[in-house]
Amino acid sequence: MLDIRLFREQPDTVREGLRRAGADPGDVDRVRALDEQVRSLKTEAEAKKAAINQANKSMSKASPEERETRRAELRALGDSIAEIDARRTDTEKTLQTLMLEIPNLPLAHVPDGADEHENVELRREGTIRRFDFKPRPHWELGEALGILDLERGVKISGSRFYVLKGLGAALQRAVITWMLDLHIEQHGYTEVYPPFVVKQEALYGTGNLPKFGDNLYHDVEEDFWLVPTAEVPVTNLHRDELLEASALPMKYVAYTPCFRREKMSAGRDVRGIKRGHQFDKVEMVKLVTPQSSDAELESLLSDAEDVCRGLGLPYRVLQICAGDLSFTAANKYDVEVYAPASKGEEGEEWLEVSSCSTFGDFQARRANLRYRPEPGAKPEFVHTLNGSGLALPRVIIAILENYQNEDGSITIPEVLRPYMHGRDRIIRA
RNA sequence: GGAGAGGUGGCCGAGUGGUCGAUGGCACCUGUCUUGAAAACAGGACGCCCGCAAGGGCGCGCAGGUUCGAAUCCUGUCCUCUCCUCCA
Repeated sequence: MLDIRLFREQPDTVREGLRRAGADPGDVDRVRALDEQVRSLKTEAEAKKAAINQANKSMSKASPEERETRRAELRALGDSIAEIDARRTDTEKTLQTLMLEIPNLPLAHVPDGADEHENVELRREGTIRRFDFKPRPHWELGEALGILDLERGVKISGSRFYVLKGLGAALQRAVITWMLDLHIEQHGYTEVYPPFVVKQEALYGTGNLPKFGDNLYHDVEEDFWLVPTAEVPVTNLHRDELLEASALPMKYVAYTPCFRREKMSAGRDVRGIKRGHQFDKVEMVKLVTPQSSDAELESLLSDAEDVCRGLGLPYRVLQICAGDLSFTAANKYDVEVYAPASKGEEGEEWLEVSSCSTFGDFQARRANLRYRPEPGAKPEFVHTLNGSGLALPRVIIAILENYQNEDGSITIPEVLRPYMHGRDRIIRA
């Protein structure tokens, strides 16, 4: 959520930001009008409350007869306050609903652009392998090796579900553990094992609700929601807390499965394991001071890149343009790995394996995540950031396709071998 | 699932209808003392909203209700703890 003060004090800045983000700048005037109403109703009611409080003080010392005579008068005053408050509450609700659906503003240095076509490629790293045979897509490799079973996934759970078997399952587990260890030992993150279902407050905190509920799985009976990403439970760890400055930055890393309905993506990426309703991800989350958040985003990105480097996967980094930023992000980089065959006959593809974002105080305001800059100082909102490090299925795709051999076997990247009992290849069982 | 107890400020914990935003402790800030620190002593300091300020309003899990007046009484709800039951 944006700071209402920005709407009051710098409406043009907000309008411009919303326009760049592809949102409706007209909301600025709607917000301002509602805010005006709320404040004037509040002032009106508060003047009356001050009067009634004053009167009530003398009532406690008044004689019974005096109380009796003043009772009706005070009650009338009370009733008129209640009426004003009711109107204010209504208006506030409307304002709140509107505010919750207004996206974050892009940081000033985020480039203009309407959609993903205008994202800016910042760099490429790693060498793209030249094959002396035609590389095969991961679903062919996986099925042939007996490590991926798409059909049976569909049988037991429906479309967009799959089964990893044998060394396929082991490979994914190895990647998860290696990535966690890398972030814990090399990058200074603290591992967290969070719940995989959350209450709706948590989803409001991170900005998934109220706007994006239709991408979430929801158990109505218990009002439980399956997490779409570890970002949700981990960012909410300190919701409604007032942190000491010395506790910042907080850096967490968590492995969780992620559950998404993907209603909006029907028909996209239907082959293989690129886009499923359930996928695994290692996620990094940071809570930092406002002063450090730009630098923390850079180091977050570098932590994600280290995973690609370690695995020997060619990758590129994109600066996301203002119009392609997600609802909550103020700035965002995507990391995409190269996969030579994941488009099937169409060939190669860059697969998004990480989004590294800063949210400024947008999530912190929703989640009431504050810190005290100095002992005795006023509390302020922290800044939150997160980035995938990385998303599993696409890493698996990239490993299978980039490390495939002509005979259909897969060479296991060196860093993973200690996590797979020293094995260096996946061959048909 | 059954029975009971409880949710109060950054943390702990008093407070059962009016002078209570709330006693006390810890932590925090300032000062005295000290070479410095600690200790001791004195003072300060809750959060949010409106306001240039003076000042005002709101906040005792949450939502309603009773009352001139609610942390305190009533209803609902969520959560925590203890015991029982069950279980990996």
